[in-house]
Amino acid sequence: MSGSSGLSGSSGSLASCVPLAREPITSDQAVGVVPMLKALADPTRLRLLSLVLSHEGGEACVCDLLPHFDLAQPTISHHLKVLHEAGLVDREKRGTWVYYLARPEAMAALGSIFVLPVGQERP
Amino acid sequence: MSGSSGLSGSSGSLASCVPLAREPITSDQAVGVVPMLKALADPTRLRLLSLVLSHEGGEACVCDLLPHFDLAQPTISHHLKVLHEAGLVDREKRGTWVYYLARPEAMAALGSIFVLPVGQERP
DNA sequence: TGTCAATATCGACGTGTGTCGATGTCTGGG
DNA sequence: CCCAGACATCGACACACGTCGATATTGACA
Repeated sequence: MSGSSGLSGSSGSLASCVPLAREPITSDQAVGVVPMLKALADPTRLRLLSLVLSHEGGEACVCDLLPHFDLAQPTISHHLKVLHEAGLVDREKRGTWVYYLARPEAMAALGSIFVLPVGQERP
Repeated sequence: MSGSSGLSGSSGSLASCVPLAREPITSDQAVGVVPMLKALADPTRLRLLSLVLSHEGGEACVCDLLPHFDLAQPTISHHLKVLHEAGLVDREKRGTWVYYLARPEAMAALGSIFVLPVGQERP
């Protein structure tokens, strides 16, 4: 056991800066970061985020994304929901269309996880 | 599709530099990167990698890691195997003990995925 | 108002994954 | 030579996950 103090959990807005190499992360920190990693641990969702990020203005509607996949529309909708609930993209409804916007904060948080202390970057 | 210059696939040593935001990544690129992300999309494995990274010299034997968890030894051994097969840690046998070493190249590759083009880092 | 297009939700199905206990393999020591 | 410790492999189980077709919801437009 150990850890598991009383926290509300869920993938709120934590995981701002949790480098793995600085010191052993706690179970709570791990549980806070994992939802984002789990959301991207799927080829379709990783491509979806990449498509949104590299699209005009870092945003794209579902109809822009659908043609890039051989998957059914509900499947893409499901994947976008997972990305949204993980805090990786925002939702914005405009008329009939729904636009998804990448969240730079989430990208920064993910990048900070893998930062190595100086002197440990040996390729 | 298309692209896919001649690569053997599998989670070999690719994924050196695959930023999501630069341009839409290909399916092959996604499939190449996902094993690493999937390996870390688990609280236990994320903590294991953090423990190894922050341990003396970026290495630790199984007996060093076991006490930090409430899981059975075969379970930890399984998770370490997943991390190893994803290219995140190296295995090194010394006498009766087996040491796991973090791979800085993998950390750098993962970090590069989330790099944003200048002018897009809006906190 | 009625219809169509865009997107989300629902229920179901097959597959993948984390966990365990039992057992196998290898190394060092008496 | 045999025993004990460190670690891996195996088989099994419950659960989570990706996918689909069918259906509901919402907004635009004639």
